Amino acid sequence: MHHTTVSRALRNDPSVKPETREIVLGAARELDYHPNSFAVNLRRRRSNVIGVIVPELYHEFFSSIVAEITRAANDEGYSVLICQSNEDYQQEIRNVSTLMSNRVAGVIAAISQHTFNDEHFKNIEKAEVPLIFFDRYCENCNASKVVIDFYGGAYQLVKHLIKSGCKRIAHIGGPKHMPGVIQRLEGYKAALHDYNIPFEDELVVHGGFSPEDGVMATHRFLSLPKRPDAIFAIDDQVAIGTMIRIKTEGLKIPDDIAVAGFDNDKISEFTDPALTTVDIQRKKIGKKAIELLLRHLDNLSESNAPVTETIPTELIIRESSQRVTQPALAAD
Amino acid sequence: MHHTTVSRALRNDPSVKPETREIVLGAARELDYHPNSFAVNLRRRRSNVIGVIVPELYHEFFSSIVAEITRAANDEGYSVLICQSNEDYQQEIRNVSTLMSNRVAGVIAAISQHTFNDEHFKNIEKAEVPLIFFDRYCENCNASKVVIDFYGGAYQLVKHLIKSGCKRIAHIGGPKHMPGVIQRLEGYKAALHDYNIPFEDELVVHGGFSPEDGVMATHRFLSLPKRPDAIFAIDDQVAIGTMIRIKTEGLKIPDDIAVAGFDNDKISEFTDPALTTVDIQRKKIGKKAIELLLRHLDNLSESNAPVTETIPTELIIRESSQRVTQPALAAD
DNA sequence: ATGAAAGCGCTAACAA
DNA sequence: TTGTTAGCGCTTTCAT
Repeated sequence: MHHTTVSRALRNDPSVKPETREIVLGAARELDYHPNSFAVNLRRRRSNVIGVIVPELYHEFFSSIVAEITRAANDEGYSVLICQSNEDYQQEIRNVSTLMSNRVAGVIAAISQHTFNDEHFKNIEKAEVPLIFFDRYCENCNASKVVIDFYGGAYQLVKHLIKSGCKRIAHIGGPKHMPGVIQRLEGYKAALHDYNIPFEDELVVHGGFSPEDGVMATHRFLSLPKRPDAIFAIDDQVAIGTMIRIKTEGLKIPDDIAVAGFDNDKISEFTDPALTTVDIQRKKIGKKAIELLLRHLDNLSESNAPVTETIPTELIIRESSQRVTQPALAAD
Repeated sequence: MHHTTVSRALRNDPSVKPETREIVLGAARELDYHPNSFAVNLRRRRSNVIGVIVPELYHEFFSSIVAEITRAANDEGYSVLICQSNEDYQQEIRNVSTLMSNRVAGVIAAISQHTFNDEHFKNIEKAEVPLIFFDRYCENCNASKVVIDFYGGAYQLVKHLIKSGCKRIAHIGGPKHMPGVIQRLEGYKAALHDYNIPFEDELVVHGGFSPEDGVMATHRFLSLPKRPDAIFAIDDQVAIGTMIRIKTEGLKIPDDIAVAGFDNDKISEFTDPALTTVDIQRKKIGKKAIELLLRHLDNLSESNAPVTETIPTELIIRESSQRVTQPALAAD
């Protein structure tokens, strides 16, 4: 039998006689034969590998999204090549280079905190490799992206705190220039404004994304002449630090100070008290990113106008914001 | 210029005149040229991609090890193709097939909970692709592995609890058949034995790896006629569930019941009280796995006798096991 | 120090 | 339905 026939049989080419195909498939199974993907890809000028670049896999945020991307990609017959930038611009450039060298079929990326230059991502587009961003994207790229409704989530959260009777709501922000951080701050400000609570500079502190940042920021808030009665942290990890610091002070959560986070980290359900937070549907993000990428991959000819998918967030109310003594609720 | 010369220049072949090389490298940079890896790999009969199979990326245990594997692999010029088995045997078989199809240079794997058949891993060995296991390995494979000293960690932890004055130490185990679970149980038993504390069946309950499992198991312990004065959970997530349940009961940690976990999950430092646990040096595991794999990759000719590297564990004592009223310490 | 030739294992176009 | 031919873009060997 000619190797062409074998090749056809393995790809389920309908022109192969069923009988012949059975023989081939049987033999292939027997020998645990796998077509040489190098040759296949060389010939077909494309691979079934998708490149993913994330800042890190340490936080549940990224690892769970990567988990979902991988799962969804596998379901569609793609494999995932993973790169971490470690929040480093130079490393991210190397990551892109690695993916281009590996001739990936497409790229899904969340850029590092310290990336302010788009050159490397532009190169991906120049090579006509489809590119999808999620969460953190570069402004000047002509790429589709999946973004999170941080603004809406923060707005709903702060509104909830206000309705629970909080009057001095502090906010622990993240790195100042990050869009998601800015959007949360904007949502916070908008809610305050809509409910006639003046915004106060001293009630906003910026830091990173770890519990230590929460401890430090909270320390500052507690030493204010007029301390806040609620603290909205940029994420659940930071909120955990906040709770630690409040407890050290001997204050009660939520009655002395209410606490809320963001992300719906799996731990948030099990803190003491359970943490009010905002769910960001990480699975949906991963799934959507793959969906957008596949759309680009499938119709390479079609108009590939970049789209922006916004994933809604959902307020999760738990004990850390539910006061025993609630004031009469204001009209909505 | 002949393409052969270009190829040589790009690979820093010393036979190329420095002057020529500069011209080539300059042009390559200019054009953002990347050699076609399909052709390179086809010709060289090997790739620079390492396949990794993990049960999931959801727990910090796996995601942080994958993070480290990826980092170490990148440092050595390799990329990482990631697969999740989702703790499913059939999926794991598909994962292996995917990696073989992609002609990865080597495989690093932690097998699923439900894998009791080695066939697919045997196929990797048959194809002469180096295979390294970490944490969870298949018994019958002739592969090197990186294992964790669960036994020693559990022993030290239980010894610490005993020295802290605990006399009825309960253990929440994981899935019964998993080696790491068994080893922790053995370490627990050995410590009890060495300090003349009788082992009691009713003080051991098996479950999964989530906080819910901790809540359930603890519930059982608390309804015992003679409740335990310490609970050693299979991991930190389970320990968090344990703490929740103990608090619900109105009992104090550690004075009424001491609690300890395993893994040194990043959250363990920030629970209330901070959780005593055992660190398992996840970074070292990832680094060692890559190191072993590269050793196989580099001397394909040499004797590849499989080795087993045991990564030591380290007791991390925090508040959840430090009683206010400590008894006089027994001699060591 | 460079060029020429062969071939890695496939797939696509065409022929039979 | 199957076979033949050519060539994907490199690297290696040998020749110059």
